[in-house]
Amino acid sequence: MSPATVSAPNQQNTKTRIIESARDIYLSEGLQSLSMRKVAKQAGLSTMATYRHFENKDDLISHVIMEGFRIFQSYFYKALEGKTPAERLILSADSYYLFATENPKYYEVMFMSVSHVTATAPSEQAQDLIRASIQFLYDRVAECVDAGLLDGPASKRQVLHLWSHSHGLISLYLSGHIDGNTPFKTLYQESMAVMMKGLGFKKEKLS
Amino acid sequence: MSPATVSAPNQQNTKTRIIESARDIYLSEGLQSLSMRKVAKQAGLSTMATYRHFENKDDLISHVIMEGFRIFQSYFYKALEGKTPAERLILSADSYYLFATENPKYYEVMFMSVSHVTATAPSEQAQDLIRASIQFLYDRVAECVDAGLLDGPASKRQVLHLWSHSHGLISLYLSGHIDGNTPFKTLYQESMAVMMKGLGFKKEKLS
Amino acid sequence: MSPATVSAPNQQNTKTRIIESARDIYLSEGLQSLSMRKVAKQAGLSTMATYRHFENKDDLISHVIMEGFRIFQSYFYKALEGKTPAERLILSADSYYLFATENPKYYEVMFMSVSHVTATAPSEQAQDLIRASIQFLYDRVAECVDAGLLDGPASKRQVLHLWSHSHGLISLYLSGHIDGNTPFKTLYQESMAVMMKGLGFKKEKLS
Amino acid sequence: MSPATVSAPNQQNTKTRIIESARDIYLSEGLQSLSMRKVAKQAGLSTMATYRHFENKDDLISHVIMEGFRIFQSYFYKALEGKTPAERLILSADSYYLFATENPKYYEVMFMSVSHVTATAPSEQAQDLIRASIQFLYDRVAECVDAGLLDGPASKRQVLHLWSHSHGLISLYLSGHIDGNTPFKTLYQESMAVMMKGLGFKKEKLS
DNA sequence: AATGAATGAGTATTCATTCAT
DNA sequence: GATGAATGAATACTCATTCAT
Repeated sequence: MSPATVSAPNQQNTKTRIIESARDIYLSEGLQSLSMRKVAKQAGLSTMATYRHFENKDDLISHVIMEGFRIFQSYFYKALEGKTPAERLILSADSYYLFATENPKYYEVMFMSVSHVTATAPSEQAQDLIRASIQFLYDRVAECVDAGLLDGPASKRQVLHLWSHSHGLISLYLSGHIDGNTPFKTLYQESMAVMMKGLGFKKEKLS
Repeated sequence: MSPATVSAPNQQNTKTRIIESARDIYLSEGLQSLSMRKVAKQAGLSTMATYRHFENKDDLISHVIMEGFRIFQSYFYKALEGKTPAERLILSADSYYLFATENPKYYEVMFMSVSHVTATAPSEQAQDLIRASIQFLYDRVAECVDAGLLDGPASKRQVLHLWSHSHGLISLYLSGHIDGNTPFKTLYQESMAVMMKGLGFKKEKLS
Repeated sequence: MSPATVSAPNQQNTKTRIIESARDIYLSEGLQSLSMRKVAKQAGLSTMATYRHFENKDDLISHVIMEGFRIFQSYFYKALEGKTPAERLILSADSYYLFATENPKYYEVMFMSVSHVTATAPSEQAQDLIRASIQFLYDRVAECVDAGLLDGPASKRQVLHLWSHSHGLISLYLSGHIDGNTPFKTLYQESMAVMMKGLGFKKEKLS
Repeated sequence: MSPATVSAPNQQNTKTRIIESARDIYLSEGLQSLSMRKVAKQAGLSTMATYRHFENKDDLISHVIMEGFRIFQSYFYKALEGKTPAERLILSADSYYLFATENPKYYEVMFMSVSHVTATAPSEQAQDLIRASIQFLYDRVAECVDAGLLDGPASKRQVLHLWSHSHGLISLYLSGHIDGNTPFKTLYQESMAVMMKGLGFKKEKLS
């Protein structure tokens, strides 16, 4: 609303528009068939205009992925609204599920890609964001241990047990390896409950 | 030089050679940079010769993947050498681990790929082979239930619990999301033990 | 005329046609603005057809340059028709002049380019051909020394004296540094005579 | 910080800075990879700022070349420090050699380029500077003739004999056609001596 | 005096595939 | 059973330059 805002016109707009176009293409057709041409076309720009805003394809893609992480985190932090440690832990698992199923393509690149498939080596930034998420889960586990709901002591390994299981379910689902007799949501929650039982979880009720 | 060699052309030979070339390229350079040209060149054939044997690129790739499944099964069936149901179940998990870590590229396409990465929707044949593997695991679970080592009744869902966890660990590992403080093998076995505890597994000893 | 010749149709034709197109463009517009597209277009082919016949741009260019050397040599060998050593030496200088002025663009890339201007590092093959030409001149000098027409002993250095002078005249001429009051041919022959006088040449008459 | 610095904008400064950036890039990477973008970047300006100071790329390049001529002349005029006509003539040849070997990139564009390499037809200004240099050499020759050291009468043609030979040696050297058994400096001086002998030069001693 | 946005033409090259032989 | 010729679409990216500000 300041004059400055007025005088700098659609610069930010354009950049955002490009990211959004890239994101859309990438979400609907996959990373593989995302090209600078397509992106520019969809954004209503010349191919080369995109190069004004992003150094190169990798740069653009990493912006798109960052967007994915931003969304991911917004799901996660909703889990903090739970009122007890147990609830927050379970909500975290649910949030993870929700993010994955509502943003399958994002999930795919963020967690299911293998380096040379992506061609884009996971950036430092992305790594940091993943670490942050692991820390987030660690906090959830730790407060459950403190509350006597999980066998202690809290460890990154416990996080890994949980994450792996969640990721295993989701990625098998997303790659079509789980047939649809039971709703996946039910399956997911039930399977996570089994996992948590293995971890000595005391609370019986699942969301 | 034998008449047989002369009269029976190397049709089958050639086809096999093409698959092997494709497999080698794919295993060493990844699916992304596997092209019909390269395959043909490596097989010592003209590019077009491959089209005599395979409808198109996807057809060729799916043959390569089938080869992966054959290898996969050979790992699995070794688990049958275990002497007790518990041992056979645990060996199955270990076999799965072994296949994945010794054939990461195969594991990747077979279980970690998403539709548009392959462009090849998983073929009927592949689906059948996966179903067979699930059945294999189901048998392992069922004999453990019969032996009173697992909470009954045996179900495909129990298989899924196990598979998901195994797959989750392995795929996070293969995509570089697990840092290497602990040897992955230890981690894997430990984590699988936690999972099996959740399933009510009675046998304490892990291979 | 053999059946074989008949059945292999315009394969060689096409390759030749591409080289000729490349040569023409390059002779008229220079190496700098020779592109695969232009070449293909001029040859009446799709851009990619050229890649069937040449590995890449450099490959094509080096074929063009080789063509230049072939022409160059045909000029040189005409000098062997001279009846005496002196005549053959002088005819060599004249041949060099003729090649350069009748094929200035070829001369340019063959002798006036600097590595990074060409981008195409002078190929082994080209180097060999230049060496052959130097040897040719050496033979001319040597037979004049034997005939007592030049101060001995014959040496590569004497060749260099001659070549440098010839090249200096020609390249200054081709790059427009010599204004046209006197016909260049006269100038060239006169200047070469001065050079040869410096080398102790006995024969007075120049072509 | 002085008032002058503040009030007089750095227009001239900026222009100079651009030329210097262009020169640096050109000297280190060659004419081919000199682009307006790179120049502007290196000068710490926006790409378009350069267009404020130079009509277009060719204009900028020709300014860079002018800089080369300025340097060239500074080498030449050092030859005037010689104490006798003969010495001054020989020093001129040496200066030419020195300029070329110490500033090969400059030598290249100034004397070895062919029209379409530069795209910039040698500017009027450049032509003038070359003419001045020829006159300079003419003066050297003339004073030698006056001193009875060279066959008279002095002529532009004699200058051309000398210049051509010098240029021939240098350009063959710079384009890599002279292999390095003998130090080029020795070769150059020796070869120039041969040339001057052809011109009837009386003085034996060479610098 | 300088900037940022955007353009359009151009670059080499890779690829899967069709067709005639 | 295999080959060679050719195609057309696609790819990322570079560059000089115009325009509005």
